[in-house]
Amino acid sequence: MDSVQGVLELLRERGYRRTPQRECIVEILWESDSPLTAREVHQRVRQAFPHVSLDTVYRNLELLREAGLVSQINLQSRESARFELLRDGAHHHHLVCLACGDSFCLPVCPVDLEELERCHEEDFVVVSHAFELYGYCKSCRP
Amino acid sequence: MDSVQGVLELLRERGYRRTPQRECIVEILWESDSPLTAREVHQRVRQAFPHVSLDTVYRNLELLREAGLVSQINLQSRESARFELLRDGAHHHHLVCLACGDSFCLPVCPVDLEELERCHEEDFVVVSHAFELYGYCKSCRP
DNA sequence: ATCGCTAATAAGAATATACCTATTTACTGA
DNA sequence: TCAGTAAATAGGTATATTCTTATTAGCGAT
Repeated sequence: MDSVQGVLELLRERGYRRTPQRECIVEILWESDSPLTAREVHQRVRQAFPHVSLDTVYRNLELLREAGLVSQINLQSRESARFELLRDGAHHHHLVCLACGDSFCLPVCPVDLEELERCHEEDFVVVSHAFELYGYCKSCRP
Repeated sequence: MDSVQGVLELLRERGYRRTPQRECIVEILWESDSPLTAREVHQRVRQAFPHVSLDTVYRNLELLREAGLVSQINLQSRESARFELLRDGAHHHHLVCLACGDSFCLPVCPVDLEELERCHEEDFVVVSHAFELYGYCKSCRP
């Protein structure tokens, strides 16, 4: 996971195929220095693949999320989610500003293994989780 | 918050008006023994208010969530969220089954005040948060 | 009770996301 | 290299959610 090729390699090991559109989507995420919405990703992919469908973008973003390579940031506005590549593989979460929609990395993850184990005991297998803090950033404070 | 009237009273104290549609939505949530989707709420409200709009339902559910009276459970399927009234006011989160969409209450909340204080220091005012664990329940385990 | 202000609503449009199906294409093994 | 197979895609469609605007109605003050 040290490069775009590394990401595609990881996907291939998990049985996913290497398609030009998928490679393009990963490159776009890799080169972006901020989380992107699905629409933003789609617009950029279209520069190389004018006929790429929105479904392809959504499908690949979900695939990358499920593979643990992409973090999905749930906003609470019309553009309801942003996606970012976990370049260093470091799992983390975000602060989301309800006014401007900007997101800020949160270095902590609230989930500990004890909780997960307890869930297993209670007959529920946990495979992923979501966590966001909502509020107002310095610029938008009311 | 010991009855539907109590919920409406709390809302009034916060400056929200008491409308028949809003009262109906709160009653529906109050009487349901499981979390409902916005569409399910809408269908039930229509029995009393045939011309109620979906927007009214969404607006009131968001209002109740922001007031801390309703918990929103983010699913990861087409019906992307369910809502439940916090009858006893106990803040909590959920396990969500990715197969059947059922949700199970989680008695813990991962957010502690220390974290929130730290965010304040870093110029971000936190007003709410979201947390869900995703996986597979006993019946749906793959 | 009535007036005035503002929140709340209905209706419809706009947008985000997920689903469906036929077709294409990446990969596997002969 | 080539054929078979299953995954991936494009395009269209369906649904969920949010926004816009004009109208209605709750509630405080008179």
